[in-house]
Amino acid sequence: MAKDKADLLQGTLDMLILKSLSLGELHGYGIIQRIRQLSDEMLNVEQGSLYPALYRIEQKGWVSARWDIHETGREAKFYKLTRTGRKQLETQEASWDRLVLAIAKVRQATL
Amino acid sequence: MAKDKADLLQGTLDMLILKSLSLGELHGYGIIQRIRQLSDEMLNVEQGSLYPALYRIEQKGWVSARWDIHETGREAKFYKLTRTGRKQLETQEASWDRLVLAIAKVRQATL
DNA sequence: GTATGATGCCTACCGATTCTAGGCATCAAC
DNA sequence: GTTGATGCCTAGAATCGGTAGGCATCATAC
Repeated sequence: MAKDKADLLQGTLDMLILKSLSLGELHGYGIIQRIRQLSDEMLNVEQGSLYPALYRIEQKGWVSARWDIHETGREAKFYKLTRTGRKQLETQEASWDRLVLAIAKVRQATL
Repeated sequence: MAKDKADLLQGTLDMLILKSLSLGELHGYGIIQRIRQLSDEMLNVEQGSLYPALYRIEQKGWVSARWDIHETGREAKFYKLTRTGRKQLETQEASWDRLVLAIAKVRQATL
């Protein structure tokens, strides 16, 4: 039963959320689905992780939220990247790249 | 003054410690130096992070420790990878690779 | 019709881990 | 003799993701 879902590392969730919103407005539940889909089912964000994260991110001004009704007729809270959020996404992606590079260096090492 | 040191993400420290020990026995302070050196100064592990981590890792049986005197004549606590620790390193490296891949997929996405 | 699962939102609490900020000792260099 | 590097450690704060719950709506299956 697919216990191959990777747990996220602390600090990666924000980036994933911002990235998925950079592709267009989305509601919370949709963010989870989009991340799962884009990662080929490798990443599974729990609701209990997502909603608090969205709250934090909104407080920081990286996303803005509004309630709306989507095509299926149901209400949902739609999140949208702000300009600041887009900047933040770039910053976080750069940090991520640096970290991946640095760790790769350590792992290459054979002394 | 090099505020370009990246903060580690939770979960990466163990792997870095195990990796640096996979190159040979080392004492705590030396682990910090080795990680810094191998990463081209990009990664800086704080003592307050390292020693508790070493303790945890030792409890799990991934490393064994012994006090000894090294070439400079000073006492230090030397850590060595156990067989289990080597296994663990492989596991963590595989998880790391999976995560990096998954995140790369999400980031490639343009919808 | 009603039970179930998916969709949609939320909160409270737990657990793990890293960092900050201290303490302490030795030794070399200035 | 003071400073900085080397060497070990701890206590406490902060962060953040997960678990486990609650609640409502809707479509589908029985």
